[in-house]
Amino acid sequence: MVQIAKVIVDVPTMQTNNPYSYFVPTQIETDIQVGMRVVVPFGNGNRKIQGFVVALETKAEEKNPLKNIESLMDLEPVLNPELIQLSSWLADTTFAFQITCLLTMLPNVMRAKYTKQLKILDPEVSSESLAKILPEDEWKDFQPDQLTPKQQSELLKLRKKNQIEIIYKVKNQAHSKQVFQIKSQLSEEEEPKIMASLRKNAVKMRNLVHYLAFHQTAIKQVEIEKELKITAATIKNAEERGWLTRKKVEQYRDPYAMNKKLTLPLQLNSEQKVALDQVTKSIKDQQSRTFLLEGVTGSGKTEVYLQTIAYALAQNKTAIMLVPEIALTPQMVSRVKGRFGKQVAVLHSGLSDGEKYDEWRRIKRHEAQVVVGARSAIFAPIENVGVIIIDEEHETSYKQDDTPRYHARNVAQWRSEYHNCPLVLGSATPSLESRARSERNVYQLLRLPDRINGHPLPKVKIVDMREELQSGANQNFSDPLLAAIKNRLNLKQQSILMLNRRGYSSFIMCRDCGFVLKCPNCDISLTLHMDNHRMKCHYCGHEEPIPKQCPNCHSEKIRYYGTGTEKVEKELQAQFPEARILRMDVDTTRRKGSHERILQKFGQQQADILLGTQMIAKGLDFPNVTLVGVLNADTALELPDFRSSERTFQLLTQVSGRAGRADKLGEVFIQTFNPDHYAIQLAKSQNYENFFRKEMYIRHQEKYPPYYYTLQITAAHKEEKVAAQKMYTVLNELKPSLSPDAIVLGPTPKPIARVKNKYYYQIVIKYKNEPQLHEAVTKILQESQADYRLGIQLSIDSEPQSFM
DNA sequence: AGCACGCCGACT
DNA sequence: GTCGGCGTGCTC
Repeated sequence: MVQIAKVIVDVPTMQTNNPYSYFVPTQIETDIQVGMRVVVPFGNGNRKIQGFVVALETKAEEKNPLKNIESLMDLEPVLNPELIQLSSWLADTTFAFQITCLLTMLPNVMRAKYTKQLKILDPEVSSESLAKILPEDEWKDFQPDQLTPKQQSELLKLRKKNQIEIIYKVKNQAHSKQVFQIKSQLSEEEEPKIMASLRKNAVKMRNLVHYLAFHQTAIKQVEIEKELKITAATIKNAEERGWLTRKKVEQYRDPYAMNKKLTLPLQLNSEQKVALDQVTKSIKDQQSRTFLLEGVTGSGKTEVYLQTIAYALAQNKTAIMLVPEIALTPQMVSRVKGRFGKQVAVLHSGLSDGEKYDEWRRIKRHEAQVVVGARSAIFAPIENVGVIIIDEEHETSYKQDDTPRYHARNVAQWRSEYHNCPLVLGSATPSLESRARSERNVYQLLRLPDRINGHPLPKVKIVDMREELQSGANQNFSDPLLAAIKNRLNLKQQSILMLNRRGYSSFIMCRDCGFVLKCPNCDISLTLHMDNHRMKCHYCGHEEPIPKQCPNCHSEKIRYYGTGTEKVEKELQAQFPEARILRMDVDTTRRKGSHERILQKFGQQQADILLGTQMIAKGLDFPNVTLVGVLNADTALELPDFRSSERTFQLLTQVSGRAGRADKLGEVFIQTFNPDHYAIQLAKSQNYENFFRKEMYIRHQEKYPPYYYTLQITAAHKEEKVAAQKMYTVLNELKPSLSPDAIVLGPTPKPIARVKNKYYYQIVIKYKNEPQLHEAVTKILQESQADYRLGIQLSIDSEPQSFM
């Protein structure tokens, strides 16, 4: 009998994207388990690499000459069967390698580090150029990428002549934090005798002995050092005399150490109750249903989540709750921890690798039953899931934009089916995809139409910037907005001002009539290309020169539109020299924790005005804020993206919800050059349902999601010609597999055609039902592996969040 | 990724 | 004639 392990090796290529078989040597036969990491020899040189055991089988004999597994890297599996299964599904649906999927599901420390070492075999060996690298006797680390090409080839030559040996080492990065724990070996009776033997002035030791005599329970060394104000030397001394013992214990790095009292569930209103009942029934009946919880800002969605989780816990089940990265603030975390205390594990990008690893292990060891985290927390190794919740489900950050390009919502759906548990998608402004599914009863719609405190939604005023500019006002601030800010300053109330600046805003707009240059074929705004001074459509490739005057009103004030937070801050300060302004954007929040610091400062009313980009729109709740101003609502609106109206509506609705959350009535000013645009008009009335109908109609007309699926294929190369050619070949290969109903856009260059000296070309396929597409694309990906060597990178994105 | 094999140009 | 360039195939 032989035991064979199927191993996914850590070589991210298409050709190695399947399990490799290895013999399990007898020494590890009883220890090896599916889901463990192993070190295996791979390739001609038998270099050592990391792999994941995805299956084990026992056979009578094996004809193929297999290699042996070198060693185990884990004492227990790091992957359970569910996650292994999930990884192959993920690899298949996102067109990624399975190894890449496995590594994304696990904490970073599971990724092996490889080191190379060399040793001299022939003492006669001599080399001038390598003198510094060659070791004297033992193995010595070296890094090939730090050697000159000459040295590299010389090294290889020496190895061929068997004068040196090179080995590869797999280093495990997963280390738990170890601390010393001490335990008293003294009894109360012994104390006087020992005290007598100590000098009078040995104060520290006397304190320690006294403590030990009366405290028999084990305690961490750092804690006792702090308590008795003693040093490690004293403890070591006591250990040598046998008064205490020390041992190393594992300690979790607890990033959110909290010892608050637990909060109690709040009283629910009738709609909340209905929603809660529906979901809990599904938990009880073990149904994998998806609910869409559509609730206006302030309608108490979070309380429904918390009570849903409480129900799952009461059923001895666990829960996952996803929150967008930027909303995962300490306030948010403490709200959940306040209800469930130590049962909560938090996973998000702000944690160090070690902290993430510890939280991950707490989940794996069933010490945490509730996982709260950003996108990747959907892969938490939690078992027996009772409910999965995705808050702000419309957020684009739930889609990962590099491989594996997964959407957390889809992974959640998969896991909900696996665990037969409900999935709750919550939002004030659901994505059109989700809302459309609830229309067809694929998802069950639950509504929370009222704010829990009964307060009306803030009054939204739209300011027509075309008029404002005509009356010669300031570029960024209209008179009504300035007056409102002044008023709040006098009243000592706070204001939030949002500058909507999504990346670069390279479109052209007329400052007199608000006209934006659009593509004649696609009804999408054209993008300004400064490299060749032309306007381009990124959907169909249409091109035209930059207009000198507005085609609509013939004004010459048609120009590039865009502005920065820093400039606005200066202007604002000049207008209100006495105002205390806080600026929050990528520049001021780059450093870790600065995000929280700014918000905290604002929350403590150390500033009058918070000026920032989109990041201030999410989930903040400051009771003293009664004014919200959106300086330029159009920037997002006119991006060349079919979702731009949806994004604008969502953003404006969300930011409006920031005003007047407590007992003071809020006011919102939206400055725009397109006051009549439906996304802005409907955001004014906060009418999601009307927006949904209108936008669905447009998507239907334009053949975009949710009526059509989309798939984006991109080629990148340092020469524009090569990237373009590749896309044409791909398209030709794909065509036979496509039905006549499929719509292909492109190939076209990407909006920023050159990034890091590489040119990007893409095609977008819009389709409804293409049974052969998946297979055809997989095949293209496999064949393109050969091109990878030539520097052509092909990437495939199913349901891209943006075509840019 | 990394190593071997194999087929063409400039050297002893 | 050979050393070495890197295009191509393969890794249990």
